[in-house]
Amino acid sequence: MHGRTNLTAMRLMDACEHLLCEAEALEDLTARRIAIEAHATPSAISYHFGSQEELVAAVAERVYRRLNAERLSLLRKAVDRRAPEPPDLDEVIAALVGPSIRWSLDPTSSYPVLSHFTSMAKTHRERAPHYRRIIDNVQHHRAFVPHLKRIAPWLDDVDIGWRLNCALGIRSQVTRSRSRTEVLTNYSIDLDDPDIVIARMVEVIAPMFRR
Amino acid sequence: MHGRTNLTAMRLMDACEHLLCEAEALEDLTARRIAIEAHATPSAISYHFGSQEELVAAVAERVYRRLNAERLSLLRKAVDRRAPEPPDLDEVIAALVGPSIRWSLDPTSSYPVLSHFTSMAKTHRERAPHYRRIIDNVQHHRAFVPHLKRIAPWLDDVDIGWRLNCALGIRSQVTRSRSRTEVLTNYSIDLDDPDIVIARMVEVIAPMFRR
DNA sequence: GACGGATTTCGAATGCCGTTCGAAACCGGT
DNA sequence: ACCGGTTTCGAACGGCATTCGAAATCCGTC
Repeated sequence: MHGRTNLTAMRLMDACEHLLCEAEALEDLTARRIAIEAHATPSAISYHFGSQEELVAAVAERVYRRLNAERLSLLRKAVDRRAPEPPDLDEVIAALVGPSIRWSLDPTSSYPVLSHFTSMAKTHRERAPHYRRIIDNVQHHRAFVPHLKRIAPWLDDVDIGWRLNCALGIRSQVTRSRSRTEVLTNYSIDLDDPDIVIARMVEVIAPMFRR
Repeated sequence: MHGRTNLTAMRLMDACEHLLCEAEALEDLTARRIAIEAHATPSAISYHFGSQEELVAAVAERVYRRLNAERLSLLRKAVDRRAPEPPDLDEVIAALVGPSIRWSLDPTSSYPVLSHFTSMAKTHRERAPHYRRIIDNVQHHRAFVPHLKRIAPWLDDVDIGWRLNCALGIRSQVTRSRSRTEVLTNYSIDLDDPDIVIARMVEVIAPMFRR
């Protein structure tokens, strides 16, 4: 009964993820192509997931979980290194934005799934529950708040949340609007080197948390 | 011969702009609907613009021109007010991000056209020339560089461009990922008041340009 | 080992979509 | 009134996601 623990449901998710990674644009992803790659038929998508949208959402959620696990692992590492003192600000920021940057530059990662997913959410009605559930899930971002508060105790929760949100915006701009970033920086920054990009981002975000 | 100065070409652009503003999602925009609203037929779109994509691009370009004119006018005002001294940093930042913020909050503005356009560019192959022409056009952003350089002479052009790009990322996050911004700030900031939002953004962006 | 109900797969059909194309209509100058 | 160029139209095309009833498969029970 519409189970997604089914074998072909799994194969559909894998095929969808793979196709999204290869796809240059979202329009390259069609139910027929997914079906072929999964050795199934298009109707299997509707049967197991309800719609193609929901399949993509399920795949995106899976990828998000991997990315967030990496983020939180880096955060924990940063905290443990200095405990019981507050963690190093630069390291916390790198934990927040680093995984996204690295994934977006790693051709073997599933990062394209996430960017295609957000653009799909905008193309279709964003309010749909299976979108909101994923987009509004900011647990993994909230985890950064208490530690940033220890670093900048003069900021309240709203200030911290606002700055966190701004940092994520900078991250998105760099990972998703690459050509604009290139032009504005005169092609003088090596945007393929994650360490350089992360250092540049820290350089800009850290001052938000200083007096 | 495929002219876009034609009367029905104009009516198609107006219809497309209007529909994009009303549209909750990009999928609500169809060639047939545009045609009906413009008292024409779908084939008129192909005839005058080549494709629906190119019609949307033409409309977006028109809206961008209006937005950028407003930006540059504010910049000029900021420069003139202090000349020959360097302009006020906060005022320059407000000129950069203010119009986007105000438009995005003004229900009578055509801001939805721009967000729908960028999401369309992501859905289809972004490299297409009629996208790149608009997306990579950063003339109006470059105009900010020399004035920011006078304010922060210790930064070189690349540093300034990078910070400009980051500021635009923050702007996009606030205007386009509203629900995330709401959640992260605990619904404690009145995101409907442009002055409050702009002040919050200045508060975060200005430190990037200070020592 | 065969049966029978639930689950899964399949393939044809449906109704949208953007676009194409040839014919009709329209236009301004002769 | 005619005519060449321009514009409009409507029917058709291929592709899309999805629906649905029929086939097939699976599995606990007899």
